[in-house]
Amino acid sequence: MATRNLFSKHKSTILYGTSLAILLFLLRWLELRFIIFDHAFEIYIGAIAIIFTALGIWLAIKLTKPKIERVVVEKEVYIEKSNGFNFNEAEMTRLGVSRRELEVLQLMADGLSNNEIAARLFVSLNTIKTHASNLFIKLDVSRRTQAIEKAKRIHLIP
Amino acid sequence: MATRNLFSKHKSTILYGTSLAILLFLLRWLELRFIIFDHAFEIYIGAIAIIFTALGIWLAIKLTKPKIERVVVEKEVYIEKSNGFNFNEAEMTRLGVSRRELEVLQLMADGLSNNEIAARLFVSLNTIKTHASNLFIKLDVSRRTQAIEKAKRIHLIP
DNA sequence: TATAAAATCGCCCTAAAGTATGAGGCGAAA
DNA sequence: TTTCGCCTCATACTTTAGGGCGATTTTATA
Repeated sequence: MATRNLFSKHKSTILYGTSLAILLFLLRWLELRFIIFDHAFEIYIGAIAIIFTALGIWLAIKLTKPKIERVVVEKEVYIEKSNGFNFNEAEMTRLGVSRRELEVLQLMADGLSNNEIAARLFVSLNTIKTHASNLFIKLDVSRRTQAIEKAKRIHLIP
Repeated sequence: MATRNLFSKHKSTILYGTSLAILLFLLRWLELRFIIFDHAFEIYIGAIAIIFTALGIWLAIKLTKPKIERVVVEKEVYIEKSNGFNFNEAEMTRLGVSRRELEVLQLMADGLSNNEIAARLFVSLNTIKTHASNLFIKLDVSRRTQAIEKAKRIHLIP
């Protein structure tokens, strides 16, 4: 048998090699073991530190109230544009202002004189004066400018 | 000597008692030491655990991003009314209207008579009349009501 | 300090606004 | 039909507004 012959021939060599390998392995293992043993405590402490840090983080996240930062965003809501005029009929009724008087009031607010209003409405100046006087009494004012100001304020005219 | 005699007489007894006391003390000390030694590791680990839990909590609190909550607040904006009046200074400059004249104009729009305006501004009636006249020329109108209407229209007054 | 613009005031006169009072016509509601 | 509110108009009167002068004083600015 050639194989057996070969084994016998190199027996010592093989044994030596194997022994060396085992020895190296042992040394390696011992070295590793030595390192582990040497640093086992620190590694353990490190592990504990990591685990409890994580626990602390988890606890903080789970048990503390979530941080809420309020950002107030102002949303502009445009109400009643300039051209949108809603006539206050209730106030007109309450004050007893007649339609004709309101008409005169509007023209007064437009800057027309009593004469111009009279011409516009095809009536006499005296009629306008009467309307104006009655208006002033009803609006509780004494001048056309006051009447205009108040009428605008209480939404009788735009 | 009576004392020396007594010591010699009870020498063995005293020695025995002393020995016993020392032994007991040693045992006690050993026991204490044993307990400490026995739990030193756990105490250390416990301390580490507590410290790093605290660290974790601190980290979580410090480093977590706050949750941003947007609160939309509706803000009512009244155009061309009480809220939004933007004074047209350019037009005032263009027409050459002075500050005093503007003041008079505003009071006219409030419904005050020339006499009342004069009293309000501590000047004579004639002064107000002059201001009014100059205003009418600058605004190219002929009546206070027209002046008010135009002034509001070109945003000299609210 | 010179100068221009603004603010102040006065007087005279006319126009417009506002007050007071009375009265006639007209349509809706009692 | 009568009452009532609204619109109309008128007269007489007072007050305020406005125009047209002129003038002095502040104030800001070059």
